[in-house]
Amino acid sequence: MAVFHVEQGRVRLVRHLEDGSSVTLHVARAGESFAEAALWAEAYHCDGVAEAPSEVMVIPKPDLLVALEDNPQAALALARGLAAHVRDLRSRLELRNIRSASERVVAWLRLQVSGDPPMVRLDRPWTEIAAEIGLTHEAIYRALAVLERTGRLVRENGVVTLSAGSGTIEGAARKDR
Amino acid sequence: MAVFHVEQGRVRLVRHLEDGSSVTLHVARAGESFAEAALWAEAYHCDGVAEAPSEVMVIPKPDLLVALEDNPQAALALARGLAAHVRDLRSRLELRNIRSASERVVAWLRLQVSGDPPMVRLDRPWTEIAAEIGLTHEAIYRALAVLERTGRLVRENGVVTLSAGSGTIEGAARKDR
DNA sequence: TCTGCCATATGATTACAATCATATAGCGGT
DNA sequence: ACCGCTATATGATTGTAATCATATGGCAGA
Repeated sequence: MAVFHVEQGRVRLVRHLEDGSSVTLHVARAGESFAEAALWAEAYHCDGVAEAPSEVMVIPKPDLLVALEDNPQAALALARGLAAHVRDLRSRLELRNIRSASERVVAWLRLQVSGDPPMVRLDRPWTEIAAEIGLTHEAIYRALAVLERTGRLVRENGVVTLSAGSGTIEGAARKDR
Repeated sequence: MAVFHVEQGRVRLVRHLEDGSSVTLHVARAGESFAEAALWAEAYHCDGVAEAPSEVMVIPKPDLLVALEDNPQAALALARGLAAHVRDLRSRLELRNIRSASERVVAWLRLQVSGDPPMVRLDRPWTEIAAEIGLTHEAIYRALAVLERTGRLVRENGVVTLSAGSGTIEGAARKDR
């Protein structure tokens, strides 16, 4: 068991279920680590899959723990990364409380937008995003079609632009509840 | 902004949405901390609600950060708690991938069981659990009724006992897929 | 004790995402 | 050029959880 740091490329953390289906736990990009949450777990049942040619540093658990004990800065950096993780997971969990496919997609997009104007450059297919937010690909394409038809967003080759009045995540949850 | 440690009692971390509905982010019991994930976030929009008479230690963020820099053990303990949190959130997220209400309830129960025999002592109403796992209370009562009728579990004043062959979380996800 | 309020419980109906089916465009490999 | 594979897209049907309605038992407070 070890912890990993992605130097180059992109690695997907997946948990394989007994029947062959699988769940994506996390996607680590260059500069990020993964399996840190497993540092104190005896065993962690998942695999890392490189999505692009990647360079990964493997850090054996015991080595890392010893190193961290002597380096408060590094230990804090680890904690900081984990805290960010917690916040990310919490927002993903909140997303799942939105039952409407359309509102869920909008809420997800709003989490992705960097600044103003509210636009998102997609770096992976909708198929994959659908799975991440708990929808089938059919459902997500239908939701996108509806949202585009009603003028709440615009898609053009891999970039999505949200319309001004497309509501907040709170508004979505409210309709939903 | 600060971080909190529950000495006695139980505190619920809730995020209030603009329309008055709310989402439970976490429930901290005696000995646990909460809002640690907010340590490095500028603002964190949520409240703590005591569910029982509670005693809570309030630790101002800057103080804590300074203290942690001088204390690798404490920093590692913090990281350890956050890692546990990450694992917990991941399993809650996995739960949401199970669409069937009954299977979801069983999967949740299986996460709660301590040892063998597989039984769970409930410390809060089903109503609340329903919200946590993303079901309405009606749906959870129906699911429980079905599960009890089909002999997959037994309820008796606050204790649930799972039957031997009630399947694994993987089996549930599989049926679901 | 009477009066809510909440947890538990179940029936009827509706809404909507999953599922199954099908089609097209693009892309990589041979 | 052809073959397969994936992403995108949409139609028809089904399954099932949400919703709305209602009822009961228990407990807390006036």
